[in-house]
Amino acid sequence: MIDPRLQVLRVVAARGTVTAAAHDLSYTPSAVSHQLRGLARDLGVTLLEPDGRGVRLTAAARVLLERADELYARWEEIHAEVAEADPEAAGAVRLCGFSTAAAALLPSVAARVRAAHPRSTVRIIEADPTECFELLLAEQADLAVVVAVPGLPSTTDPRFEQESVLDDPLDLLVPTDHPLATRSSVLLREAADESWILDRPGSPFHQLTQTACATAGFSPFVAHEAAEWETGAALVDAGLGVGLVPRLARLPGGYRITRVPLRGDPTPARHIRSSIRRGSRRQPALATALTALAEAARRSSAPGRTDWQI
Amino acid sequence: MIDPRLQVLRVVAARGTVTAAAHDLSYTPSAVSHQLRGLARDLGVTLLEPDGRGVRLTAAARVLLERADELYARWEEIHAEVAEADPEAAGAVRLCGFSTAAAALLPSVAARVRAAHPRSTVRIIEADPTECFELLLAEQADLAVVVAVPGLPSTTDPRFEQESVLDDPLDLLVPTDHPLATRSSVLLREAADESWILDRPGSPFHQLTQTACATAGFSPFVAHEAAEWETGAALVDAGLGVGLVPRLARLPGGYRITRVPLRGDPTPARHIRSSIRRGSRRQPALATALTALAEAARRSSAPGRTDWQI
DNA sequence: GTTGACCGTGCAATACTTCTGCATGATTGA
DNA sequence: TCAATCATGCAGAAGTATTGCACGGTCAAC
Repeated sequence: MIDPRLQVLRVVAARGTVTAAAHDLSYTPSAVSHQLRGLARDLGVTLLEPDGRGVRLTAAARVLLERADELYARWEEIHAEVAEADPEAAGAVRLCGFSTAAAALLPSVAARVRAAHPRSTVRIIEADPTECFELLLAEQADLAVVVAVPGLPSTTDPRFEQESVLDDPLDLLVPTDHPLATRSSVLLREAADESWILDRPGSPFHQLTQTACATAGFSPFVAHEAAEWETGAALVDAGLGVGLVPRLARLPGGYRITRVPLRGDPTPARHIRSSIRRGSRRQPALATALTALAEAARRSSAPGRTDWQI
Repeated sequence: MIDPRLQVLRVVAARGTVTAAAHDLSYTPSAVSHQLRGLARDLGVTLLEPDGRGVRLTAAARVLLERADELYARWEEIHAEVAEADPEAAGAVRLCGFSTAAAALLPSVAARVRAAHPRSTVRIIEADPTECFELLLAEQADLAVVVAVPGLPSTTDPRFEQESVLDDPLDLLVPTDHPLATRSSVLLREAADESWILDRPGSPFHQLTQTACATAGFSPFVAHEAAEWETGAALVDAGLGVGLVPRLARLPGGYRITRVPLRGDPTPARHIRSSIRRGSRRQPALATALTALAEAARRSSAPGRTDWQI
């Protein structure tokens, strides 16, 4: 609705070079260059200046980007009001989230939205946190459920409205015959000397585990890398090490493994938060989704839950 | 910058039918229909409903249009701020106005803008008041100077910022040997029984003359119709009738005609006002143009001016 | 200093989106 | 009942954006 070339300019600003931005946007550098040239011509200002072998944004371009956020938010509000005014609004809601959220939280949200808005279409997209924000900005998703990891847009970013959904506590995953397996809870540093099974480097959960261990005062010895929970479970079952799993993650059955809740101050946990484009909150179907998400989170973290051992 | 389909929707709303809107926009009805269908799809709402053999805007569409004005104004503000941030901004200013304004006011405005912003390009477009507003909306003009005639957008229209520029008093144009020619001023109704030379019906000045005469309590006998001041002057010179000319209008020399200032309460005059897209006031070159326009108006209406007899 | 890698831009060919022209179905008023 | 008017869908045409490639410029390492 708003000129998409602004988005291109923003990516150039974020990445620093036309070529990198083009790569991110799946365009050629030539197309990006051409688009920004046209935008600058339409605006009657210079947006980019040569700077070494790259480009530098002019003051005008920075002003443009800064104020554009407000324009986007305003448009989202209008869009929401328009949807409110149409009782028959199709109200397509596209939810995106990282794998655990996609599996544990989003299905019930989708069901709730479908029930409340029979004519709406709901779509779930599984994606990394970073990717989720890109999907939001590209208007390919309307609600993102992400794990807080370094490098994400700040909670005060004017482009988004973010709120806390749930603190998902971490459990230590050990073989059933491990000394710690019988404990009702452990401190993370009690496992400091174990061999560790982590996610692949660069993945959100790898980073999260490293951070948790660092907070607990040690650096884990990484014996193996597993991309999927199932693989990790199998490795722990085989006695090759221990790992961390978030409470929300369901593990496949059939392994001789045990989850031991972690304690500590703070309790090791991953912080899950929701994000929408600023201004879109009033969108009826999206409002339902947010409510449903909060409730799903409440159910998930309710005390007395006994099904997380699986 | 904002999705141009909103503009299409607005014209459909104004004209009532897709076909009429298409005609106004120089499109085919098919294209308009297709565009609005796409807009509705992107928004997830119904915008048009069949109504008889035409269409009716839904509540959602009306909300959309109402709020869109604000979005446009916001964008203009941003555009202005961006231009302010670029000292080298090209700052193209396109001025439009009806013939008299184009001749009497706009050249000095253009000169002033060019002097203040050497890199800017100024362009003057002569157009009817109605057309001027269309040019503004289509972003083909940035400042319009129009005569207040019925049917124009109201001064509170959220799409524009309008301000009074000048009250251009009307003079009675008579042959030099006419009994009223020696008077220093006359009341309009003193010419009630004359034969009148008016502009073509439908033109702004025709309407203005009719309104002035109606206010003075009579309905003029229209003997001839002249589209150009020059023609009118020739007809008056030939003794075929009298007419009204605004003070600002320059008449060609060589005719034996006399202008007699009108008095009355209020003094018959045409109200000239400026109009810009709401939010664009801060655009540097445009701000200069507005200042220059006000000054040109002040000069034009300064008492003691002696050059208007021509 | 020179070489090689990298970057942004311009140009012609191409892929895509949008518009047109016409046919169809529906509605209104004579 | 008939003719006029209107919105819409579809296939082809017009226009716009994108690609692929070549060029000139900049930086860093040797």
